[in-house]
Amino acid sequence: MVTIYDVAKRAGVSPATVSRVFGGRIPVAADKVDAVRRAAEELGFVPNRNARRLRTHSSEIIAMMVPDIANPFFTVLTRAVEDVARAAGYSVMLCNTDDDPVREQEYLRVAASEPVAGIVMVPSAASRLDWALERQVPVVCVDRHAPSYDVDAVVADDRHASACATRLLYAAGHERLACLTGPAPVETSNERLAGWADAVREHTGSDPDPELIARARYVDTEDGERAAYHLMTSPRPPDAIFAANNRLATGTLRALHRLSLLPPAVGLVSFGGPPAVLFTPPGLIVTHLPTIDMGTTAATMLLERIAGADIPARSIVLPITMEDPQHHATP
Amino acid sequence: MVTIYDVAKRAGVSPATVSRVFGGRIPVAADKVDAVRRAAEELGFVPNRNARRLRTHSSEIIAMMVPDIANPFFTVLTRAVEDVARAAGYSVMLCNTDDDPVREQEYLRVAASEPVAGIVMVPSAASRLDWALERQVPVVCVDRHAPSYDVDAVVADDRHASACATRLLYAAGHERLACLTGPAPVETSNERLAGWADAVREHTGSDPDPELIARARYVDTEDGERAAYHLMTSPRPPDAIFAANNRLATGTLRALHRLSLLPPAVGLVSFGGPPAVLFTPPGLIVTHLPTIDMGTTAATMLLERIAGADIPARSIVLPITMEDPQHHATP
DNA sequence: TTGTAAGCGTTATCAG
DNA sequence: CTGATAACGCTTACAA
Repeated sequence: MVTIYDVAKRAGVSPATVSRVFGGRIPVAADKVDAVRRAAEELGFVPNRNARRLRTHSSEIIAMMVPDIANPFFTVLTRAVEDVARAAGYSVMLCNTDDDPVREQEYLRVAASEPVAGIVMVPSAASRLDWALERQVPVVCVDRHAPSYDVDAVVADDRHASACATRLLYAAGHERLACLTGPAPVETSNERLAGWADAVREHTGSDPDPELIARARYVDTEDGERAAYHLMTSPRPPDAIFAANNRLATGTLRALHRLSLLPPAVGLVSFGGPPAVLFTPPGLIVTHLPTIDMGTTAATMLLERIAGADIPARSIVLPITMEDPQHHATP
Repeated sequence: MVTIYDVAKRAGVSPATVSRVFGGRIPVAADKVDAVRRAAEELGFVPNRNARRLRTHSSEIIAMMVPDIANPFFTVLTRAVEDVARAAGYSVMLCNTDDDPVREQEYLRVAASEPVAGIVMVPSAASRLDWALERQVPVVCVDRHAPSYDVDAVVADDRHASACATRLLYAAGHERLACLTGPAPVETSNERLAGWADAVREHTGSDPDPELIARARYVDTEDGERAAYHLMTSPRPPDAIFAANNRLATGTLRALHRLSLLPPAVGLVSFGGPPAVLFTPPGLIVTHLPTIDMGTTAATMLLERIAGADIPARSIVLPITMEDPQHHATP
């Protein structure tokens, strides 16, 4: 392995000077800079990051902890974080937690032991951040809040947007609205359900009928399809469904297709992106999550923390945009 | 920061003993192991990986270099690699190259400077691996071969499977087959095109009509839709289309839908997974890439190399499975 | 089995 | 501006 000593010898300077040339902070005479660069080039020298990190107690690694990188939402989020990180000279360590607290804890331990410069994480209700926080490792949460920890968070305006989208269903003339949301432990599932319920209460003057609330896994469309089919074949079926993510909406469309009941006969909200279908049924209401924006915002906030920003924890709420196929304008 | 010295003092042993307890290789008396573990627990000690790596010249980081993590195929591949890596105690560093040789080079440099234990990469035609190979960093290529480098590779049987799928189109009675494939610089685009051409030659006895070959970007469905529409509205349109990936197939279905020409009226192969559509049109032929298998195989091969396996470079070709909706059996 | 001590490659300190 | 030199936290001969 080529070290600064080899480069120093070849360039006729001291190792310290080589270090300064690559560090960039301390000024070095131009001719020596040239000599060092040339020598390094000839020898194929690359600074050893481990030695540097050991010495400086710094690191250019950011841990990205997500439930499942195979989920497109987290994938785009990760991509956005990686873009910002790379531009700032950081590398991203990928940590798939599967929403498993044990795995998350293992990764937090790796992060502490690395140690990483900071952590961007999508927490679960059971997340325990103590390990990281005790060690002063900056953490920024995205998409969900970390329960009972006072850390930065970047989330979308789920509840408000859900209520808006639901109102559009009423505006389109639907009266009996169902909500198909995700698992109870996931924050966004509940926020979206709450927003739907807000709009229902606002319109009907009373609490929503519990029979019109269904839950299914966020990840696969089959579970959503089953739940939607069940809703639509119940004794008093809804005339519109609020689907809390686009996979649930895809499943719902499959179920509706089986029943020959596609929109606009039945109202449908696809929350967070269009469903994966051949054509967009008329009347379909789609909201768009600011996924990339969430990722870049979180990464930027983390970089600020890493740079030493000593300010109180912030919670950023990003707006969700909406396509209303009827009015072509969004509230 | 808590070091082995702190733990040693508290446990009443030497730093070396603490190191040995955490290293696990050298035997230590049971009572001292206990004492060390307790002390470490109480102090919240985590071994510093940078110091360890500096000393041992080893690293538990694997670089995963992919064109675009936002592409579901690479996402699943990455997920598979991460699973194998984590099980073996390795972390994954995510490197998005966008198929940009400059970015790739930057990342190779980071990988050398880290230094990482090994690299799993999806190379492009322009990939230059010299940096890594000179430094003896093990590299395994997935999905595509690295041009003119003698390194391990795990690829799918694209050409053969493409020919098989194309034969199914002929078997279904179609006669004039078009091929909608990806960009020319991408190896799989050309392999799939070649397989399609093999089957066409085999059936017609002559080279395929160049007018029946179209290229579109792999990533978005719009480009494929445009190309498919163009093919179908040409003077002598095909009666079947071989779409070289599922996004192209999705775009093709959109185009066919606009023309009211869905399968089985027009034959269609969706290569590498089902298209994202509401229902599966009858007669659609779908092939399935062994994505997860490719990822786990590549990661496993890399771990072998890291462990020191000194064997010639291997090229593993994984089979692609096929659903034939008509025969329900696959060649 | 255990302890001592010498590095691993870099950066920071402190004279010059 | 530059050069010697001492850490950074850990592993590993070598000795005991």
